[in-house]
Amino acid sequence: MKKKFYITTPIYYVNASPHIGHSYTCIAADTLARYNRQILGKENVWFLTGTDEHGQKIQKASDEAKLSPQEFVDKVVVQFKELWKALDISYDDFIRTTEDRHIRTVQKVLDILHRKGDIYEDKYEGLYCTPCETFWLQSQVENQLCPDCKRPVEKIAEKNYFFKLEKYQKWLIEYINKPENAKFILPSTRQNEVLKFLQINTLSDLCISRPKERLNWGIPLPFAPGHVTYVWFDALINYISAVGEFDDKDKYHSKWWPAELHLIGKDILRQHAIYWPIILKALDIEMPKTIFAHGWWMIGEDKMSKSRGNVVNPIDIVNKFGIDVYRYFLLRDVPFGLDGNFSEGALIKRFNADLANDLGNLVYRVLTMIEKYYRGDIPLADKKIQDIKLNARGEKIKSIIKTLHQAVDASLSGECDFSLPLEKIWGLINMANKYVEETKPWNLAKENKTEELKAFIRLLVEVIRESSKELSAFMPRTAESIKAQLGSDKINKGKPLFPRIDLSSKT
RNA sequence: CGCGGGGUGGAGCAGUCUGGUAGCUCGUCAGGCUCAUAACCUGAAGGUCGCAAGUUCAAAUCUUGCCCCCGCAACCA
Repeated sequence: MKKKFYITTPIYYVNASPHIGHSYTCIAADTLARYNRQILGKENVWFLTGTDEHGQKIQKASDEAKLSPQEFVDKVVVQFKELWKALDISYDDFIRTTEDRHIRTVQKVLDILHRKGDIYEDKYEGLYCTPCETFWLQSQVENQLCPDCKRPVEKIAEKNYFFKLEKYQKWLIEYINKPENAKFILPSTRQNEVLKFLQINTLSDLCISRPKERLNWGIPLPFAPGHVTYVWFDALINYISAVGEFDDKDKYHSKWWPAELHLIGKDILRQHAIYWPIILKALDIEMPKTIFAHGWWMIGEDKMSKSRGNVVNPIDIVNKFGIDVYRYFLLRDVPFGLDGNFSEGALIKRFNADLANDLGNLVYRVLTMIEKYYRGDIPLADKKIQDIKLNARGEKIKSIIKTLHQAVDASLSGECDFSLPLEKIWGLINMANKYVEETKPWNLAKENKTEELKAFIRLLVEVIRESSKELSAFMPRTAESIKAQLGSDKINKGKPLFPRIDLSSKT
């Protein structure tokens, strides 16, 4: 069987505009998708993203905007698509939960589970705040007052439908515990967290319906037209509704499933690591290979939140610094999985140190030498690098070029580590910069050591080409630009790739 | 005794599982070089690895106790 790679992001909830967090997941997914396309071929990679468009918050937001829910989501979804375009996100499919293919599949899933007895009817009792349209737990309520609006809550009971989670709890614990599933939930600390949670608590069955009187913006239950589907139950199913179908015998068929990787933020780990596997198990569908929960971006030292007014709009950053700079910063500055601190200062620091001084400057100085010494013709252009003899340092660099891809691959496909492969690439770049210093080409030129000079330049060209090749999944435009300048036998020198940002001079 | 994560030179982190000269990036200071975007290269300063006790020839690393910080309703990457 041919190897394939199916990667997903969460489908984003469209009750507000996209921010840095949304873009983080998509950039990471995009990088992995691009990388796997290079290795497995374009036709063997499927990158899915989309939007989650049902539920109460959306109904509310659309009311406030004086639009119908459908009109409202149609409007917001455009913002997401525009952002992905602006960030070079190369998704293969974009699913919206209001699409037919999705609704059909969700209803089929509900139908199967209902027939199977995993969905059952019961009474839901709780403390309800009518103005806020929200149920609260006893533990959240003080003096019978709504924690939000401080008005009294009432105890109400309503008919609802429940999905049997507890039935599968034991199975899930065992599944996660199996050594061969060590990569089911990553990073491993998250796996630990989920496992502990499952071992300590007994899952209560999940209420998967809402009566239409309270909420009608949702997918109707096929067996109970007076109810719509709870938005999380609806949303998770996108991962299979986008890429396959059930047959008459309730068997799911898909070219792409199971997903190799569900990329998510740490906040939605429980839904993905508990609800989702259980839904799949109940449907007798294979598990995804890996669920990876990454960290959050703090804004400076603070948590990002609307009330603080510190939400970062990715478009602003991209307009100011460029797409690849933004991508590079997010992927390089913090190990995937941990929280990071976002600030323009930190970004500029990375920009100057890594992009301008190391990579940009290396490309520029090499281009200048080729221009100066060879009038723009790359020396020994027709020769393979293996066939060129070099000094000790040169040979060392040659061997690193040879193993670079392997090093990048190991951390990228192993643990979804983006910062480490970038470090490896920069290791080569830095070594090349040292090499220039050590070799002193300006002396070689004066002393007429022409063969040495040629070999030296040719190796630097190879370093740049190889680095940019490995970089292309992370920074597609930069790789293209390098290729345009150094791709053929004759160079095509342009402006510096990343003009240094001078902070000392006043703006 | 709720659960989990963490406390390592000025900042951010690695190292802890598998004890054995404390490492990386940035910053600071000094020097070198000129192909290059005041970029690049070399060197230096700077840490009793949260605290205490224990195990050991030897502890950032293992054990025990303690202190401090962060997250843990829902929605949210």
